[in-house]
Amino acid sequence: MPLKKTSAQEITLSVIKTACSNCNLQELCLPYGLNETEMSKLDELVSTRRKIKRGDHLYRAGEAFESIYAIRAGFFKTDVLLEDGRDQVTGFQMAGELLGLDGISTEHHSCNAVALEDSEVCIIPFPRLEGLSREIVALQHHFHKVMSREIVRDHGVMMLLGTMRAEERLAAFLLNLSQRFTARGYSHAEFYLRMTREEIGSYLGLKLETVSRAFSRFQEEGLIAVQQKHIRILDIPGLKKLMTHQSA
Amino acid sequence: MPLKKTSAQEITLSVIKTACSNCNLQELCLPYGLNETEMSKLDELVSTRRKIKRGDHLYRAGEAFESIYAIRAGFFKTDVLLEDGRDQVTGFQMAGELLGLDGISTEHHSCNAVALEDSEVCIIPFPRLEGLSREIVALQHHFHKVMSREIVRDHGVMMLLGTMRAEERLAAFLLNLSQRFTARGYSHAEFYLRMTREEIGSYLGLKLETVSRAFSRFQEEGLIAVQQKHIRILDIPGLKKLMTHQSA
DNA sequence: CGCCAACTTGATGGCTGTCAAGTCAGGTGG
DNA sequence: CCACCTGACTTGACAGCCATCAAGTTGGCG
Repeated sequence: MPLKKTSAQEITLSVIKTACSNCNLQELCLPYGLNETEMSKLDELVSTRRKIKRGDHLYRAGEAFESIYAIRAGFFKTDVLLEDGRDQVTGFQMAGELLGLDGISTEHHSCNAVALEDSEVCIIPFPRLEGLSREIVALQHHFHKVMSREIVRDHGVMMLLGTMRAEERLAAFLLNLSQRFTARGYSHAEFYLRMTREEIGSYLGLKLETVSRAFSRFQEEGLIAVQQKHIRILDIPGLKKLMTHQSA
Repeated sequence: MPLKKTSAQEITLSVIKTACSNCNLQELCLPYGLNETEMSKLDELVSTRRKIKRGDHLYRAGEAFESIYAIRAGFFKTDVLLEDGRDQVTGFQMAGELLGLDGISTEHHSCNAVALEDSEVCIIPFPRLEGLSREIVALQHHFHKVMSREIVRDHGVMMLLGTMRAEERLAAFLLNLSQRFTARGYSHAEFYLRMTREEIGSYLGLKLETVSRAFSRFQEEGLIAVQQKHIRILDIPGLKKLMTHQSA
């Protein structure tokens, strides 16, 4: 329901629930940098939501691509399956991040997106997003930046997979998570992992046993405190040092 | 046929040299899918070229981002440098492919682009490209597809680095090169590598000795014929089989 | 002709994969 | 409420792939 926004007091719950203009993830998400008028246009576009239960797919590889998705709440993984049965997690996504950019290329999704906890996404019909970004320069530019950021992120992962050893990879992974949780107002030092050791390993190009051993080692060295999926980071500089430890 | 340049009667050299509308890489490059009117608008935008000598940088990490580049002729690599001195090749680019998309994100380039042979690029000022893609729907959409394709490609490399063994990686690499040469009208079975074993290794997350050994092994098995940088592919199905060989 | 970078090939070692056994935590049903 | 069950995790022993170190070869170029 496209209600007119007036003073703060009169904003109804339904508006709060459906508008980018009232979403606390603005700064992390698509609306970044838009003015009020532009934001209200985006509100019309991003009007539908979808809830995804833990373990369910948001989309699957091969499905026709129609929309991209902004994560409103929750946590996802994306993974790719090779013909020979091998698969790999290509990323973990959290609130404010976009899903589905891979599908633009061929008009079909090239990976699976699975919720790792009960989640909610905003559905952004892609043709309409292209239409609106022809009108709104700031939206167009920001969208391009988001796509580019994804490319840069992937290069970082390639770097990690190509040059780092197991413990360096895990340190980089933990520091990255910590930083992203911080950007969302959560503790930078304490969080629950939403994914299994196997999924972490898949993402980092390691076996789950290696991930487990690295966690144990970090704990022995006083870098972190692990209890199953609960992680407390005790020594960020220590992890950073470990990550950039010359290994020639 | 696309590579055969007729010394056409009326067309002056300067026109041939500066117009997308006369470029034989249209189908691989930015102008894909544009009509004549649109093409001529793009011609105005992409008016300047730049020659890059072998070994020279097209841009460097950290430099301000202003333009993306379409490779008119030649061969490039992009690489990323970590603070601790480690570096990795993130890609090899050939004619018709775009360079510089990584810079949109932060307005600064995040990697180096180096010519591996004497090359020439078309300079595409990014703000003007955004402007034109607000006018030309087909251009906008194709540009989005190109960026998305880059993301999908990177996922493929992550897959390779995360799950494949040395010989599988090299087989995948050769098949990919073969396919891209084919798309450009060159032989799919015979080509010169523009990069060193060390650069191949860096890209594939291997050491140069491992790359060299894998080449030798492929030769022993009759899959390819190697003589330094000259490669002849003798058994494509064999390479494919090797690449997808179940390794659990 | 000689130099040098790129490459090849061999020997050895270490990181991480593999296999295996055991522990822990959460959920279900009696 | 507790026993049980199952998936997730931890830990150990061993092996294999690839990195490392080293020496030699090739080809291009001044």
